[in-house]
Amino acid sequence: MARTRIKHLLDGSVAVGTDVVVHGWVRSRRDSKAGLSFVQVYDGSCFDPIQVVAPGALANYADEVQRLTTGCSVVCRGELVASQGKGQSVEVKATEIEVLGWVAEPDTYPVQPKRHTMEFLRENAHLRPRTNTFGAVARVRNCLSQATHRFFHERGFYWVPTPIITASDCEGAGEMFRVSTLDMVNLPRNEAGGIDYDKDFFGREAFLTVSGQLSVETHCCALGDVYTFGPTFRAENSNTTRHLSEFWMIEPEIAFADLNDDADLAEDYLRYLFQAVLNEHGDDMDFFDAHVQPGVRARLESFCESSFERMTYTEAVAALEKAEAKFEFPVSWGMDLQSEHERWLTETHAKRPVVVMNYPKDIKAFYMRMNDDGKTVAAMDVLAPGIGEIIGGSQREERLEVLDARLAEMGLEPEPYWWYRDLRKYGTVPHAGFGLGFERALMYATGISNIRDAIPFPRAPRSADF
RNA sequence: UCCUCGGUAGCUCAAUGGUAGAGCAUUCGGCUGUUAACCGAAGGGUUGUAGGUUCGAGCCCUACCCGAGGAGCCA
Repeated sequence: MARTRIKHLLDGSVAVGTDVVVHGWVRSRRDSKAGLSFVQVYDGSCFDPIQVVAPGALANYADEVQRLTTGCSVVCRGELVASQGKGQSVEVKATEIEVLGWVAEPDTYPVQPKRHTMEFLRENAHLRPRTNTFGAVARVRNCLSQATHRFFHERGFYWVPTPIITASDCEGAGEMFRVSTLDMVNLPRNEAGGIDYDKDFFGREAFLTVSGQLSVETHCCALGDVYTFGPTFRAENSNTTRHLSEFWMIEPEIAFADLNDDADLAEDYLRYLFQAVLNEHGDDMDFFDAHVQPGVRARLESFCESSFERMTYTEAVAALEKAEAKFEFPVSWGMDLQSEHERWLTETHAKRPVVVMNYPKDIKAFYMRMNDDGKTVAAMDVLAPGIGEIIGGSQREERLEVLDARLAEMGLEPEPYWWYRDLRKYGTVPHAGFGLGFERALMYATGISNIRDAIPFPRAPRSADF
């Protein structure tokens, strides 16, 4: 008989009275004096386990069923029946329970039917998907991935895989991990005494990408609306709850568009993402709301209903200067906004997501489009309550002479950017885009407070286990 | 990288410088279909590592390792 997913047993799509086979793992077992046991079995298909009632008459009742502990894998055959007890409407009355895998040394099995600290589970990354919390995070993560592709597909965007290994040294978004096959204890030298990268695998220096943006612009300027969705790497020594060395980023790029179009897209996209979670994972959201971050469901719902507050950087600075709140870092026009300022803007001032636009040119990247005032560029950050910056984007500088002036102003050589400049040289168009940190979106959706718990195998400074 | 706090049983935590304990988990026994069941008993420890002070260190001192929160950088 075919395997039945527990999700379908619980959602009413399997009729009471049907013979079913449940494959899964034991969450807990409770014995009754009446000579029967209640085994909670989960299979990952949904948040809730199903209760399997094991009568004492089962052939292996005493020597196997009564020895089941958390984590054992089982195949349960029986009939789906209405439950006699409270707490569940249906249960499986077992006619056979086959044990596929015992838990060796159950007294030291790390996953117990109790609350664990996130730090402990992080050190058991191979077992943590078995817990309620990480099972739910994994399901919601998948939902956000699927919703991302669906959103862009429905709007006619093309998914462009930009390279993970890049020989381009002009991405400029942060410290990079080197990719090399050179023997580190016996490096080849060139005539000047430096390392001879001509002998390296690619015949030149290579790194892991810090952003797919510059690459994806090539396709934007040919296909119109495109996006990347893939892993990104930063070798920065950041030890925070919001940074990873390896994380996933979504970077849409839209042609014939300006900064307002970009902000509109960011708003539509985020709302689509979180609405998908609310629609598809109500059970997991119930859990997050009850045990991870009270109020997270209401936060998502209001996010989906309210529009974003939009303000210019200049207006944001003015609001901060008038604020009664005490800031560690004083505010003045021209400085970059600190975490405390961003938090105040979105949590205290607007009480909803905020898009801050048109930052001073001196604190932003060379490729952002110069505004007519000559002082600001068409950049935007989306700030979300409780999480801070979730999106950073800009309209790109499409005028070659302005781009070249900006490169020179920032002391950058134009030569490495030859192909990027070509996009402006041949049929240039206004275009814009943004980057969304996928794990940060997942944190916002679930209420998970440390980004290392929003990715199955976190990489961070001095931390690459599993 | 900087600041602050922490590391004791499988897990979560106690323990005036003086005999290392509890709850959960595990094992065993009990309990009228139980809901993170309940009641009773048992096993379980090189107190992060290395030094030092002391009659005596989980506790005090030094160095290091690991973890958490915050800051910077950013997504």
